[in-house]
Amino acid sequence: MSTDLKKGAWNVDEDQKLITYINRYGLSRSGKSCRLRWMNYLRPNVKKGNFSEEEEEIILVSHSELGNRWSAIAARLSGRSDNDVKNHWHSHLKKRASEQNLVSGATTKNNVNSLPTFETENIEDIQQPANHINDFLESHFSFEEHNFTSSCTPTTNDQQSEHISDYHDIGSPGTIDDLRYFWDQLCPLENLERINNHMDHVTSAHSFIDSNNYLGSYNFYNDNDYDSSILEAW
DNA sequence: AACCTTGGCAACCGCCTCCGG
DNA sequence: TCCGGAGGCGGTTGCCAAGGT
Repeated sequence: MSTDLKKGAWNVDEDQKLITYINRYGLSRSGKSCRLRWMNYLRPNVKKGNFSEEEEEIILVSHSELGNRWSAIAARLSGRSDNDVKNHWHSHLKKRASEQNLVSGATTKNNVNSLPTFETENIEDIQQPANHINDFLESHFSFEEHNFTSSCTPTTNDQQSEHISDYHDIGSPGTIDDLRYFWDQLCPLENLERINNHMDHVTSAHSFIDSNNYLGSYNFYNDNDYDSSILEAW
């Protein structure tokens, strides 16, 4: 939708226009229903018809990166709605993706929801292992901290996606051996999930409870491989 | 011809987030 | 700061046409 759409309170003139439209055409639809119809069918430049091979390829690759974030995937296509992409996936591409083994990474690779999670609501229950992690990290890695509420907090899902993608774009300063060592130390701790199938993608960002009981993320680097220019560029 | 199954698409539902008052 | 309404999103359902039995 166009970004220059007016927001805020309605004025009298706009109210009168809306009343006129409703009186004239007798439309008895909810706002949500109207929006859906507009977004999926009536808006300018909406593309209908068969998906091209190129579009399908974009969907397949995007889904392997983003998971079921249909609006983000649709944003990579010109004129396709999220609903169209979603329907096409379920009716055409899902089977093909599974055959090509493109599905599994979707929910664990770039999806922030797949980051290690804690199964408790009591912060004290995980404080001890969190401190252990901090000690371990500080003794073995050079790292800098990023709080989700500052540099790492996206304001929209799309920004979130872009941000996570940025992590991958700058590359992984640590080595696989570093990560393997790290996870070998980490995994005995309960409540933490090992994502060993996607180590190359979890190098830069993981969430932990820091010493101030704050949920943040660390970027950790092996001392020998640490390159300050990467952070400066970031 | 009648019924059943399947696939494709449009729309609805419910949850979450955002924003304005 | 809080609260309510609207928007955004993904999951799910419903409808209909086409094909099979």
